[in-house]
Amino acid sequence: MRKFEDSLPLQLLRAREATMLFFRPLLHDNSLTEQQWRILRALYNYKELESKELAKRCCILSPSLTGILKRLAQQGYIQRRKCHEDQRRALISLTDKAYDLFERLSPEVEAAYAAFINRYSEEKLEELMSMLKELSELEP
Amino acid sequence: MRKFEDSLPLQLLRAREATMLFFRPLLHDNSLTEQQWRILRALYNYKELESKELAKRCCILSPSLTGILKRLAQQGYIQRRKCHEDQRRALISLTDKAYDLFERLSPEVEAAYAAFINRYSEEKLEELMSMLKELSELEP
DNA sequence: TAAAAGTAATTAATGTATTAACAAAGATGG
DNA sequence: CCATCTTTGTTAATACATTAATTACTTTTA
Repeated sequence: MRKFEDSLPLQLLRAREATMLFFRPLLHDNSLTEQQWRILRALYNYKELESKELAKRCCILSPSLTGILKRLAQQGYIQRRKCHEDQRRALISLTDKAYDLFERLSPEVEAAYAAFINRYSEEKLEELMSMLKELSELEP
Repeated sequence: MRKFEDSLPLQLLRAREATMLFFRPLLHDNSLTEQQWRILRALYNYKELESKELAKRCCILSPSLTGILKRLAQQGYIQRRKCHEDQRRALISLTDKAYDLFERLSPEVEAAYAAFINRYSEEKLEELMSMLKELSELEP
């Protein structure tokens, strides 16, 4: 059995934790969880997504997403409409309030990203992102 | 604002999900969660750890660890003793039952790891691990 | 040495993850 | 057409994540 620290899942987790140290305070100061921010980002990029697609893009399972969307809706950040062609599907989009929040926060998030790159390295980041992308497309 | 998919935290998450697809079924078949397995691995490697050290190594916050250890103890997989020098500290270790489980499972886990490497690449894995290790030591 | 400050671990409250089971709308084959 | 199967989304139950607050014990400091 390989040594404890030589586990890829563990190192991915640690790397993510180290990265999130740059962003977590910012999200916390604005009463947003990581998942909520992921969803805001996804919806800002894609305007409108159906629940299943949103879940896959954000790496959130459907049952989790149900609850997260319910809370986001209560706070007035998202709206949903039923798809006419297929009554099962729900189409999710951001409210104006969410757009405002997003555009207020994104400069700060970008600044944190810049601080991260300054501390790490633009080249290493590109290299790492490319390796991660390839890995994430792997199937058992 | 950078494109949604160009977020490092997201790519780290996706990469981890893709990796866990190789291991999750195995753990699930043995009624173990990821966190429980991480703790078993850590304790197998280090024989005995105090709670705080265990939490840091496993990337688990103390309040979460409290619950996880309680359940592991109920199932008879761990034992704890108080530190004599400092009565606040708890020293955790595996029971014989846990050692048996671990030694029964570890060949299968290693086989899954081999399948992963076969599907990915030994060299890429080494490269990636090295980059992740550097990243995880980064501080804001 | 008694009070203050600090640390390890837990509890509490809320939010998310995971699996299984389920309801409802749609696709499919007889 | 209708029974069946599939898919989307939800609910339920349990486990874990996160922050704040507490408890019990140590160390510092006045």
